[in-house]
Amino acid sequence: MTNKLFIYNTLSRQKEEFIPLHENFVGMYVCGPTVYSDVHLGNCRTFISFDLIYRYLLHLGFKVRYVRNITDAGHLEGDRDEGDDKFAKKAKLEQLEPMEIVQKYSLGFHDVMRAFNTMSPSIEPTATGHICEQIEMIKVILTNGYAYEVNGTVYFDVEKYNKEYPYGQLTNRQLDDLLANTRELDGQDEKHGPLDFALWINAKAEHLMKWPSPWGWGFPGWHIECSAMSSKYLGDTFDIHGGGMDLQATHHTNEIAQSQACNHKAPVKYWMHTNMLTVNGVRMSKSAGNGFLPGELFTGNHRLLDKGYSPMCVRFFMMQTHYRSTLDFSNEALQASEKGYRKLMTAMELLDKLKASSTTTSDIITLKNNCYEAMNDDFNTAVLVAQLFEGVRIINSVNAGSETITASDLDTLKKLFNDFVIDVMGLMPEASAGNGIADGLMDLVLSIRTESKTKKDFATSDKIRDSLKQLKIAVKDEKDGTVNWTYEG
RNA sequence: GGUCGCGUGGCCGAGCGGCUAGGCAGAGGUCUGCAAAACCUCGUACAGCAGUUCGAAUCUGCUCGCGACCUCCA
Repeated sequence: MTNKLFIYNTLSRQKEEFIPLHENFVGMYVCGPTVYSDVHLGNCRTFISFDLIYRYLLHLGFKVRYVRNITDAGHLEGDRDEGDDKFAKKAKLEQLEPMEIVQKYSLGFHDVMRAFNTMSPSIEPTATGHICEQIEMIKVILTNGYAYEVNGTVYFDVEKYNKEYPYGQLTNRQLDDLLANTRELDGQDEKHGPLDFALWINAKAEHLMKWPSPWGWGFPGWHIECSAMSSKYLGDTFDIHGGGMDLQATHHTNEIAQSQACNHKAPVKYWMHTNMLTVNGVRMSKSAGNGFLPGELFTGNHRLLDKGYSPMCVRFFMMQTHYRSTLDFSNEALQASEKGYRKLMTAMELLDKLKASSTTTSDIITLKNNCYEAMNDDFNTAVLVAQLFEGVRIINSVNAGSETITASDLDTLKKLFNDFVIDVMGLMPEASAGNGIADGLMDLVLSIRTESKTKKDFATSDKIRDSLKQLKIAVKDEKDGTVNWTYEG
């Protein structure tokens, strides 16, 4: 088995062997949500992708410090470093304190993450909790000469920075190309250069969220929080920094610039970017208005959805695609995944009931190696899932008696499924279908059906089965005479 | 317009020089009182054109189509 892990690094635009800065330890930072509204599914995909990455790193035995921030200040409506803060705007709209907005949507975010069975990060720092660190960092950048102050606002000097460091390296662009595509500065603009961005923003009197600083009352720019918090908890240089692809060109580019301007060190060894979620081929985004909320997806209460899909089904759906590919949401695709997911989980339940033989007809070791090979190749869950379905085939065949498996292979197979399905992919069996009354009723109804079958009264037994089917309850007669039933959502 | 990426069978989605994943749907079969499930078999796909090569879905060029970023967004 290949035990080298390869990760696609956005910086080099190729897969690189993953070698942590400190043996056995991994520092990973992921840009978290801006909690001024409900998380939408695109956000979730990124966090689920990094949850998988976190889980696999843990599975490999690394001690991982996973930091995912919560942006609760400083995120402006526009790119021009002016206008309303998103939180303040929402607060006015909902007639709440900005921090009430933050609290409300932070809790909502955590609920959704829990529904998707993601693990909590090791640290989840907030921007408002790290104002001092951000101010200190800005002071150093100013001292180092990469920033300037105008009327209480501090700007990062991109052109100056670019003389020493390749500003556009993350997106493989030259500064001249970037400059050529910016809008003309209008007369009002305080910035020296069109690419310059704010590190600290002067607050107007009516502004609700503001803090004292050496430059007067104000609030931090959007990018500085990640630089300040990542270096605080992971050091000036750390292993992995992740986020959605849409953050690559601006947010992450500026993060690198800030950190280098402050520490004169590249902050990150491996940059990882997850791809976008699309709906009918169009990117799901807040501004396009084509996103559904996780809750709407679970209940099916949305015009684009035929029905609801459970969080685990959605998680499985995402696992069938590589994290760097776009994922298109459609009812057809979701329904296909739902069936596949159930097939996988049904096989897992069967696994515990399987009987060992003295011989094995299947190659479990190769299967296991293939699973590791898939994951070691830049976390290729699509291939992993395909391999696991080979395992499903084996499980069903052994159960049917057409293949056999030894006790030791069976143990390997059980561990393999537990490791990859439960621990690494983070899938869990859906909540059990029944409750006491339903179970009791079903036992009664099915026993009547079994009686009529024994009497060859198939009209009655089929009537029972057909009626149950109308209620979305599927009845299965097993070969050994037992009868199983399941809800079909 | 600039930069980058993508176009794979009915649908979703891996692969990225030869061994032609996987899921869903479909066809046939085995099993079953009948179903369901499961298992077996099948469809022989890689946008188009030209080229490199013994050999290309995979490399190169061109054409067409789609998307991302350059504007808040994971």
